[in-house]
Amino acid sequence: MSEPVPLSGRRRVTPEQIVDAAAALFAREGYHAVGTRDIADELGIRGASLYHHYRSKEEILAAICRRVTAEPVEETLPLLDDAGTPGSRLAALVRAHLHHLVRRRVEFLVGLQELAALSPEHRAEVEEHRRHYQRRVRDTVAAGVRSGEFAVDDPGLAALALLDAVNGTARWLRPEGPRSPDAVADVYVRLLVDGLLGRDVPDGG
Amino acid sequence: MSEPVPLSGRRRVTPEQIVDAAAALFAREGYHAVGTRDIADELGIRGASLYHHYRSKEEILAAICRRVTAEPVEETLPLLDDAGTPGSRLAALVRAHLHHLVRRRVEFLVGLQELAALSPEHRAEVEEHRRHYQRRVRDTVAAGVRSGEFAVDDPGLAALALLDAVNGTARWLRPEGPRSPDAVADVYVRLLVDGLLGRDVPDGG
DNA sequence: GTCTATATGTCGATAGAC
DNA sequence: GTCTATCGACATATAGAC
Repeated sequence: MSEPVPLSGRRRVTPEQIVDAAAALFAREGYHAVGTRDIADELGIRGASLYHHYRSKEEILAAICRRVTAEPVEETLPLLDDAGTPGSRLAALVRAHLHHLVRRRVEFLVGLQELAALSPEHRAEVEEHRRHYQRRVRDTVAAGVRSGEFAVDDPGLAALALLDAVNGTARWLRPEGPRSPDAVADVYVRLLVDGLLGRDVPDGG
Repeated sequence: MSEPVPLSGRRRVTPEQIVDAAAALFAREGYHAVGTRDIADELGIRGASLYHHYRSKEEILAAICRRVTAEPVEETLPLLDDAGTPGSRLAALVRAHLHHLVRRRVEFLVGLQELAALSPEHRAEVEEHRRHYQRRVRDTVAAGVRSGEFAVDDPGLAALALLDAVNGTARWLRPEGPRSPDAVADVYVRLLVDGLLGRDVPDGG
């Protein structure tokens, strides 16, 4: 993701390069289908050299997942505390979430699909971040219901619909593709955030 | 899924039982994390006996995927040809899709997550069905735009949002859970189908 | 910090008896 | 149609030289 991945030859690698290379492979082939030798090959080193930087293959996976659990909670979630209505704050979250998702696309795919491969400790950590994120979205929807901006019966279900749709973009949204993250965000906000609005409330849709 | 899975002792198994057992294991642990011996253990037979019914582990995976690619195309998609507006037909599709998804929940998860583990031939088959399904949904949205029922700029993107949200339910929607498939369908139709409506059109929302 | 060499285990799949 | 026995390949991880 960050630097051009080395193709061959003996090199000196950083932990970040290992995570970059492993994430791309795990996303494409699946964690268990990728061997430590595959990761090393991608970096132009021997398999044994990986163990100077990480104690196990699973630790590499955990490092990948951390990029898409800790980061969004720390960087994106604060947008829900900004000024504005619940609707405008959710719109800002969707936009930022999609930008982060595109930047960390392969890590996002790995984080969504390889939960089962994590150790119980690492899995618990990831799930805790995920639950936290989802709870904050749900609470923002609920706040909009209390203020009269939204009209929904089940804020938790609305949050699930929003997050599943947004996270689903990881499988097809690419920076070089025909749709920009902002264009996708506009449509998704209209459908999944504006769709929560009480229909009798003044609305520019 | 169908019969109570045998727990131990030597038994005689059917191909369907193998697919049921394998799907549950693949969904929980991932295809490559599950050995043929694990599947056999679950059925109370020896690993070698599986090869009387399937030529390889990958053939079992392909049989799982067939349940969630061929079946929806043949059973759910015809609802888009019924009478009614594009909106009412999409609503019927969402409802039927969610019922099928709950019935084949573990197979659905496997089909979504283990595409990369399929042989090129089997993967092409699955992707063809998937593209077909998505194209039909997109075309129905486009038909609603032409008739004036819907107001969206990018029917393909609307179809992606709808399908990603609906398919995302496979990760948390369970028959014994607090939310029924119909209850979820109602909310998702309101958000993702009614949300496509031109806001000036007479509408009971 | 990367290397060679290897320990140790498990994998998918097959052969052939019953 | 399931069994026992086993093959050859490959997995993660370690030891110790450089």
